[in-house]
Amino acid sequence: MATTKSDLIHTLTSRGYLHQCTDLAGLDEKAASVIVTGYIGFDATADSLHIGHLVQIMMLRRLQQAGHRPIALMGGGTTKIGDPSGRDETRALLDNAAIDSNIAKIQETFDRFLTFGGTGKTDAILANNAEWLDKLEYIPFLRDIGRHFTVNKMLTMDSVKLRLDREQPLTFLEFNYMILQGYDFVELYRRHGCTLQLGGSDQWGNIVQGVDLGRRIAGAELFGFTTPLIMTSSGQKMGKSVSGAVWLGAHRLAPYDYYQFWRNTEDGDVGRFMKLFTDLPLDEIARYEALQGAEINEGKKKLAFEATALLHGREAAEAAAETARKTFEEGAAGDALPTVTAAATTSVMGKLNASIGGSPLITPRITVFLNLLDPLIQLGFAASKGEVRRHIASGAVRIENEKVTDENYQFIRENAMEGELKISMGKKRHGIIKWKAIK
RNA sequence: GGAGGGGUGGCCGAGCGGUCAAUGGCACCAGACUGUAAAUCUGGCGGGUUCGCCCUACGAAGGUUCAAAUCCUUCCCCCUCCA
Repeated sequence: MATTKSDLIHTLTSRGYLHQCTDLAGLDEKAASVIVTGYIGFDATADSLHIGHLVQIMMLRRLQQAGHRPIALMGGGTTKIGDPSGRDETRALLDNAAIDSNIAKIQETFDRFLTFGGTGKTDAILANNAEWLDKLEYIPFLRDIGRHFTVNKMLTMDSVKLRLDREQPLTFLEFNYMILQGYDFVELYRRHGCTLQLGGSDQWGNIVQGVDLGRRIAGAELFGFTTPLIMTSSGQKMGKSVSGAVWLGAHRLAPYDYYQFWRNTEDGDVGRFMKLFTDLPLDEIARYEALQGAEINEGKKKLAFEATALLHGREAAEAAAETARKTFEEGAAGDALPTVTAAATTSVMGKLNASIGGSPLITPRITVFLNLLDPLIQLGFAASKGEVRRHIASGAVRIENEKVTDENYQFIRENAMEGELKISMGKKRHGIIKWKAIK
């Protein structure tokens, strides 16, 4: 649309969140005049959300920033059933306690992006569909809700059609997902006056079903809005850091690693990601987008800092940025690097002394690893000793920036007595070994 | 219920008695080049190792054989067609 009436739609469209909307002009109109309550559903299968959820979380944030009310809906009910899509085996179903504890953890992430509170008109709400799904009775549900869905239409939904076309099995359980999700929307409309459902592009079919259902059984005018699937400019799905999956929970991924994930953004993605994942104003983003060649790294630092500050706070972001600067620009070691602490007993010292030809170089009770293999594994840089050996052979492992060529490298007094050593594997992964004496 | 096809490493997919820890592709990791980017090229990619080997693995359990992912038996699961 050429012009927008509401801040909400203006922001969402200008920052790149719009993929499809059931009635953009109508939603714009509404958002310009009243407080809109909108929701997004999240699974509760893990105790942390990940980078793939971030666009959705940011949309809830935009909603609130524009003076509306966001609802984060946890799928406490649907998680109990277990989403069978893309699974070969039935996975162990989570019990209530596990789901509740996951939800509690996940809420910590929402707290970073949204303002809860419960009293203000735009305070965010954390809802849980277990509240109503658990109580459903099959026959009444079929009569009240099921009759509004035709199998004919359900069969045309992409999620269903793709599976059928690929001759993949689709269980009746999965087939019911869109109905449950549609019902969630209606329930949120009834409870909280929620009239907008946001989601990823893969949710479009389910969202539209909810909009239809709301009109039929509640006479409500509901809106659906989806985001594009966020890919990197080289066509990859985003979501990998050197430490693995990009979790949002600090207990799963350290702020430093989160910062590094953003720091390694591809050139072509900096501006787009700034719009989506930071609060930086568009004109400032435009200045970063104009940078050429290696200068774009300034943009990446800004992006990494802002994104990390949103999730983990400015202090953690500053620490991460400083550690990254020390590590990559000075070749030193920053405080936020992952650390292993090792302890050695006198018997280990004896073994060590023997292994280096009996020279008693080590004072008792200094703490040592006998080799380099274990600390690298403990830091999560490698999964097995064999992998570390291969990496040493290929020259990827360094201690204090000195390449290690001997896979049987032994720590001895000269290189251990500092108490702290920087060890690196590859160019991206750096960590610290600390020695600690024990009795 | 009947007939056929199939279950192989993170995924796809070869192999169909020994030379198979298992071709190839994707993904992933590392090296080179760079800008902590992309692309490209090179190497690696079950675990342990005293580097001799030793474990574990081709849906599950038994069996045949000097030797099985490969043959036989039973079981489990998936797909297609027919009823």
